[in-house]
Amino acid sequence: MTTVGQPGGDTPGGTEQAWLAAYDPRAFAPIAVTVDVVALTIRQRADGGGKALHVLTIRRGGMPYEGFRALPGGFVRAAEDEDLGQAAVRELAEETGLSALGAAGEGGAPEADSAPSDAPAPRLHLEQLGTYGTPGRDPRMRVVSVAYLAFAPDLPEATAGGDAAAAAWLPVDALDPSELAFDHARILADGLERARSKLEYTALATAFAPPEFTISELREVYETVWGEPLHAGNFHRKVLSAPGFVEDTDTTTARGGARGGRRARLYRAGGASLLHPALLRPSREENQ
Amino acid sequence: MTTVGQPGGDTPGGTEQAWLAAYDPRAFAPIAVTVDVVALTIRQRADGGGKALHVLTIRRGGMPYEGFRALPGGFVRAAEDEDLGQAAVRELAEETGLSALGAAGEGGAPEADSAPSDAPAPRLHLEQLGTYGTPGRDPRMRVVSVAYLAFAPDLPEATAGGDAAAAAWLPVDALDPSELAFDHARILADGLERARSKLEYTALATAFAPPEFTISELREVYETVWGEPLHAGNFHRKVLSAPGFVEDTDTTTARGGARGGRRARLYRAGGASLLHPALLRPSREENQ
DNA sequence: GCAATAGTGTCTCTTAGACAGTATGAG
DNA sequence: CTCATACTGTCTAAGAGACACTATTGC
Repeated sequence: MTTVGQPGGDTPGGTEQAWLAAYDPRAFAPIAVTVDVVALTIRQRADGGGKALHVLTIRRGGMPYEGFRALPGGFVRAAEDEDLGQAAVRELAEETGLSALGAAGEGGAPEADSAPSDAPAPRLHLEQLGTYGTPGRDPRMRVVSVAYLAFAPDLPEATAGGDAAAAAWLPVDALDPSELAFDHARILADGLERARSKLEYTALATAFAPPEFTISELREVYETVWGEPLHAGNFHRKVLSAPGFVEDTDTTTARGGARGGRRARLYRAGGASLLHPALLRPSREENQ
Repeated sequence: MTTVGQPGGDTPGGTEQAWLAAYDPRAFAPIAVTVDVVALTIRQRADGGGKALHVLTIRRGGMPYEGFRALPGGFVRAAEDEDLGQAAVRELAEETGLSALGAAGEGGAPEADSAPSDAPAPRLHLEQLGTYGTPGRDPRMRVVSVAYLAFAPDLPEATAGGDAAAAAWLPVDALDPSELAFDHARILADGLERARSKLEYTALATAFAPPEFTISELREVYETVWGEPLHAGNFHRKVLSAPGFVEDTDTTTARGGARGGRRARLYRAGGASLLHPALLRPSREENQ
């Protein structure tokens, strides 16, 4: 500690005062850290209008934004040495009862993808989305919120372990952004864009599908997340041409479509996490 | 506040205790929030070995990790209503004296790209990289660190406004990861991978180049960041075929290469932020 | 002149997308 | 049989990469 003015680093460290403050954050950084989760799944619309991308929301029971919908989330439990990703899993479990899920892809960095190692099909994909800490985003105090993005296959009603009245899956296209508390509309929008983009170059679409699925079901995942129809024949060929995307089970569905049709072959998720070649979205007009 | 058990949301809100705690985080979440910056630039190696990708580091002057190198960073100043991105800019300015830079691309989400609006060439690109909050990453207390990634053109020596002895640009390939404090080796690795990946599908390579540059200089950026040589002819054609990537200035360099050669045409950054088609890295073998 | 650098032409292979055709099963 | 769904063949256009060639300049 000689001529150092602002060594910075992970702590203040510079002046003696700042150094001491580092040992007592209570006197230095009154910032709360929370975790919010954008949990996405594909399920039937409640009004029977076919399948749609749904996001898990809870209804707020207190001020501020009382009565608004919000993303599930809550404080990181620092006293229990809880990791950020663990906190996200816990919040999700409290709202949906989906515990005992092998959360894949958890890591400090948002881009860190899961290496499936040996588990054939991780049941839940979780990745860091981003951190939102604009002053004033919570009217009460300074809150920095680490947002996570979760991809889940169709789950039981979102109330098993949590509060039945508050939690609900809502179709993202029928959700009024102004209905969401805090800056959760922004977080949701970022999560949706990330999800849509990730389907292009990763095999994560399988995380929305049951353990065994047909190519048509996989296509439905893409169509639902991207919100546009895809050419069935070309999609089929492209999926099978990407090595490791899907793996043949040598079985077929028990019967064809409701109104006739051939039995479809069943596949499970393959070992690859990155798609090569990628499945790019159509309709990417001009940029800028 | 009727039957709600775990409304969650952005705050505890559930029980009365938790609700009250939300108003006094000092008693609830003793977590410090810091910002760390992975600042990258391309500059001449000190030993004369050509150009290389450099990262800005400081030398720690206090415990823990005294004498180690670390990424510039420090506490978010909650009392001053400082945004996370502002904190990153401030830390960078304190170490390098590069103030008055139009920081582009700042936002809550890491993927949010800058819309250059009307400024022709933003001088510094800044984006959120990810948040690192594993318990124990700082031996003294619970620290959650929001990491930012900055791309800068070749800057004056990294000491203008800060501490001359502590700050230094180091070539990333000559940096021993175990020389870095905390989990900064991991953060740096994530930042490098993000940078390499972003060159593929965005026009950010121009952020490493001077306001006017030749195609060869742009190619040198790619070669330096990716660490592999590119085919000059094909690169040339691909850059010019991506609309909005570069814009012709109708001028050329004053003279050709040192050992002869044609004068090169000068370009400036175009309006596009996303490249179409993308410039993919070679050597992406098999995945998984 | 020669060597070096900038830039273009052209060929082949792969992929995307359009479209049409075949295979199979439910009613 | 008819229609729906699964799957395959084929053609065209565009991009990637290899390679060769032309253009221009310093020495």
